Amino acid sequence: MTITQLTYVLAVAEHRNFTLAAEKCFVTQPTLSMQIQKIEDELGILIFDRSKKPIQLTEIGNKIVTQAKNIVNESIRIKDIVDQQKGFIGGEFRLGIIPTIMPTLLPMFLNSFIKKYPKVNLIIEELNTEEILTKLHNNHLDAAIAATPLEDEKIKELVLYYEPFVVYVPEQHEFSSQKTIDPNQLDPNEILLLRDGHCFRDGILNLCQRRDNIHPPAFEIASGSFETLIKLADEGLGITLLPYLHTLDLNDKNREKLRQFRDPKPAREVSLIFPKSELKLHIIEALRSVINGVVKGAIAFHDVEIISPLSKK
Amino acid sequence: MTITQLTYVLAVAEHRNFTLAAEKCFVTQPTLSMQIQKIEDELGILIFDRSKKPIQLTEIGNKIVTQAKNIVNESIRIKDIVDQQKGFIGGEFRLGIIPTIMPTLLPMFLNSFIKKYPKVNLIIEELNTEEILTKLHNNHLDAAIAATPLEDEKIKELVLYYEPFVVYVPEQHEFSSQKTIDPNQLDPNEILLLRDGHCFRDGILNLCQRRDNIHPPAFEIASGSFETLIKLADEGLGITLLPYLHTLDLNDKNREKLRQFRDPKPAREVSLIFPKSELKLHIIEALRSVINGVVKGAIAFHDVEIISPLSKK
DNA sequence: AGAAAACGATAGCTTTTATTTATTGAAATG
DNA sequence: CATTTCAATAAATAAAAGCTATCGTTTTCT
Repeated sequence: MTITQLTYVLAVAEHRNFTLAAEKCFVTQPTLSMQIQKIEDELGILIFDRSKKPIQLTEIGNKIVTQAKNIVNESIRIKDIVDQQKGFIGGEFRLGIIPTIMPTLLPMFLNSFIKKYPKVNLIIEELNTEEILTKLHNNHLDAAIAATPLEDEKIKELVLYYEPFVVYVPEQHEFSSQKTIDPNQLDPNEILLLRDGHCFRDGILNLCQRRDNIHPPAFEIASGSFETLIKLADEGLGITLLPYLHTLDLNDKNREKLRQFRDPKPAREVSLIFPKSELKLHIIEALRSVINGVVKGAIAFHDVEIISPLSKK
Repeated sequence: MTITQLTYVLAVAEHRNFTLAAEKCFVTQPTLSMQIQKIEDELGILIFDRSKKPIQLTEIGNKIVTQAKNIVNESIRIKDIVDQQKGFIGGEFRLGIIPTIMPTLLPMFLNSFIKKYPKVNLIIEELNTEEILTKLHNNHLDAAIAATPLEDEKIKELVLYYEPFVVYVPEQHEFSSQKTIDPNQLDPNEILLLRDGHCFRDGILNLCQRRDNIHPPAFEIASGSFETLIKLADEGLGITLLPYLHTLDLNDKNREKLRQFRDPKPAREVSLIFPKSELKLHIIEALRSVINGVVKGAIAFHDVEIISPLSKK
């Protein structure tokens, strides 16, 4: 039994297809087939049920895959241990970021980071929270930036900052005359929301549903971008909530329409998250320190109330 | 990097000698040397400091060895998972037993066990508690039978039975007239003890030291066997304490000299212990069930007070 | 139903890697 | 200073992992 064989097993388990798995492993299909057969022979069992299409794991195959993941991950970690000892910060690093954080945070730290750590090959992907968790679990991401807490057993969270919600109120709206707004004043039926799948949307729903047990509004205009929501609000279709960093980009006219919540402001907690296995911890630590550096000046709210990003269905 | 290379690294780390390590791995010394060099090259570091005699681990080498142990253990475990799935109970199984349990318990279960599980190749070693813990930690034992609780983070304990201490009182002694004895009556200075290193000795010292802060007696006659202690007691040199199972072997005349403690009797807790990694759990479970079967009739004390086997130095 | 495509297994061959025996060289021992 | 110990090196061999080409099913698409 070799580590190579185990990685082949994992590839087939993932793609349910020998040919595709072979490609991903950069070997030919016969090579992979034979190595899989070999480990099956050695163990005296079948890992895959080839009679089904697509290929299925056998019962014992499932257990072996779980264990194989362990072994392969731990062996990758040896290289990380060496890198860390050498003080080497480099190599491929795959980072996921949720859409509502991506456009504001990424430009703030990306430049500093790649300058400071030129040997790290950052691969950034915009993904929603659900996709991020899946990809962290199966090791397709090394870390991610998302709203927390996520209550996931296998994920570690390193809080980066707290980002308050800010209300965007068009001129004609009743709130326009208020300096600050109490979350309890919010009417969920008039809030313009991002489309389903965004945790920022879920956060706002959580914030509203606290008031009493109101269900999500009957009619919805849901968009994928805050820009759209702002324009819709300007058209008198309701109000909307923005994460603080987004408000920094507004033009002066629109900025006048912003209203802060009264303290403690509802806010989302934004964290760097990664599997507890802590692979590439040194790069994660580097990322955290760079982000903390650029963010410290821009965003330093403390008297906040953290709103869960999880949908409470 | 291969699992084989990692096992070679572990062998050298353990024996601090390439030639010996090669032997233990059943390969020649050049083979092992070259594979070690290969993994060192691949990682770009030195695992061993060959300038020192005997060979030393480098700082990074130490970390790699820790991680390598993980990987090698987890990979051994794949075979165990398969065995367990197949319901196969067999293969090599190394069991340690402490000296004060060995002669009484082993004959009770060994026959049943090897009949019931003929495919298990039991390798039994008499070792004291300290040696057992070391060997469990570095995987030279699969499990052991010892007095517990041991308060060891990495060891799991499965209680087999509670074995009361019984007092052996020669005829001329004052206790001879009593039916039961209170532990507080014991005078540590007149108790004949096993020689240092036995946890049964430590248990008795713990029992006595509870009374008040008496230190171990100034003079000592310490033997390695209960038979000696009994004869010394008969010579009027003091009294001694025996574990219950040992009293079953006494002849009728000696048996009359036994006195039970009053309830709750002080007792030692005897457990099957093994690393939390739970390698070969199926065999451990088989052992437990066989031992429980034979012991249930012979020894069923419940109203006991467990005395720690650990020396409180 | 029949042709085409998809997909894994097999065969034969090549390359790479692991291991062996024999030898060397350096350090420790006596 | 000779001897022993012990790891490294060299050269040869055995084992394995890999490749190309092909076959045999099964699925999919006319």
